[in-house]
Amino acid sequence: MAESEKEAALPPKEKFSDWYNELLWMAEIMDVRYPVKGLYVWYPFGFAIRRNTYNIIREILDNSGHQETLFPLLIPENEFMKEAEHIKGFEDEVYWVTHGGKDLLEIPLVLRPTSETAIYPMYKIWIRSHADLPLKLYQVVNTFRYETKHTRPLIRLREITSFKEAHTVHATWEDAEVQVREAIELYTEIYRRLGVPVLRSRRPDWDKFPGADYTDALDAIMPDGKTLQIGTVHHLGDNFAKTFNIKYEAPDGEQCYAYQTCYGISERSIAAIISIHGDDKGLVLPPEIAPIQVVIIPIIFKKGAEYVLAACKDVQKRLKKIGVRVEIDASDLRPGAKYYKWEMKGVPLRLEIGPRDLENNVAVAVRRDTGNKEQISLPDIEADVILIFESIHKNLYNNAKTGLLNRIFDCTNFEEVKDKIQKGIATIPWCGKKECGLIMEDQINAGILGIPLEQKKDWKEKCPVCKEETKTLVYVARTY
RNA sequence: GGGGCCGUAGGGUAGCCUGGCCAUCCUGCAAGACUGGGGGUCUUGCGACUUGAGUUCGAAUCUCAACGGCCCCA
Repeated sequence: MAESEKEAALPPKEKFSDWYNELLWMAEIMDVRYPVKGLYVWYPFGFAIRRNTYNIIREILDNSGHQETLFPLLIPENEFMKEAEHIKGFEDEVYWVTHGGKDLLEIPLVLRPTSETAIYPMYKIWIRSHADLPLKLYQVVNTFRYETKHTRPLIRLREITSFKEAHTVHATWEDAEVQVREAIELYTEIYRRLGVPVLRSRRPDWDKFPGADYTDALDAIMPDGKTLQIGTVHHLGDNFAKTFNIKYEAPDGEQCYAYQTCYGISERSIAAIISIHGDDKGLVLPPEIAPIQVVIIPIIFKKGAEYVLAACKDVQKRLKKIGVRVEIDASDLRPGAKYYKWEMKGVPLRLEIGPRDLENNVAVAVRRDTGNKEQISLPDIEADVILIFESIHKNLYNNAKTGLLNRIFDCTNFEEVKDKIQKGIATIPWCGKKECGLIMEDQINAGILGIPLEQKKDWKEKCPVCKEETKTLVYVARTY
């Protein structure tokens, strides 16, 4: 119809790829027009989402014994080349800095694809004694990978702008293992705050971080049924400690290699938030990360405009006082146009205040998540807004959780798996042998995501390849 | 890694096949007026042929390349 052609509308969310690209632009999160492949620009609005998200990440890390730090972007070739497995994993996708001005550098420098080889030479210097342990540092930095595959804003980047990477050092392998479990819990808590339910699993051995003993990961499910890896936790054993000679003096005076972990979250976290909660009208943001939590729309007529505006400003002042991020949209747009605009931007709560409302001492409150419209009384507005925020967050998380659980399908054969992974995630028994796993991936034409960290109890099935009995299930999914 | 489609104002497009006139329309932006409880109307104005090479008297249009984008398969 004529109207829908005219209006600047988002593609329906069913066309996820189109929807996602268009939303990033229309909601002013990222501008993809930067003239280098795989590098994108944060709009201020998007950056505010990022800031709120990373504030939560920082808060949770800071409160669990981590300290923030900052290491250089450039890593000398000789340090980068020390760990054999690590190099194998990254050498095809690092950017090299080879020149200073017109001069060839004596030692070429790599732009960090991740910071192990930047940080660990310093850890060698800093760590002397068991009293220095555990050491738990993190930084939020940009990293570079020369991706050859199709790049996507927030998801597959050549410059990851928001890599939160933690690097911990421990006295024993077991201490490091405990840290891995703690990191998984911290990340789960971070994602709960962001309203994103996660799958937690151990990556198959052929898919672990280069140089790690093992890798655990968190995945979210996207609207198209593919999973998105949104957090990884690596037990590095003493592999890097041996390479970088990170030793500590034990209480008995012996020099021992340290054990390490590292774990990371990137702006994929924001891709997950946007994709999971958004709808046909645009963004839907959990209040805690929404740059604007409440937008007040004054309903202005020629007569009494001042009166309405004054009432709006009063409400704004009162909400600001209790820490709510609140804006008044007093622009010249029609009220309806404003509703669409702020719905696109995911503002959790809209308050409409007009002459009729003021007669009754109320505001019309419209929730972004449910679209539910109700009158709330102006004298109680602070308390009501807080309650609505809590309700929105709970609702978003619970809906997402239900959506995730409804898309995990228990399967026993390949045909079933192939069918179900078009909709979501399949589980299938696996004996744990690499050759069986690789045969499975080949048959299914999709990857083994990992072994769930929480396994069903009292349960036994046969590996579909070798028919050996197993108590282990694995997740299988199409992945981003 | 393999294949396909595409690049025209800030966004979306017409024109390209068949080379030639002031490059179309919608949206946006700026100014003004009337308006105002779910995408208002009118007036005036602003704004584009991705880059480079080639063919040609003449290129948005044809050829090649680079850069960039999107989709499908592994």
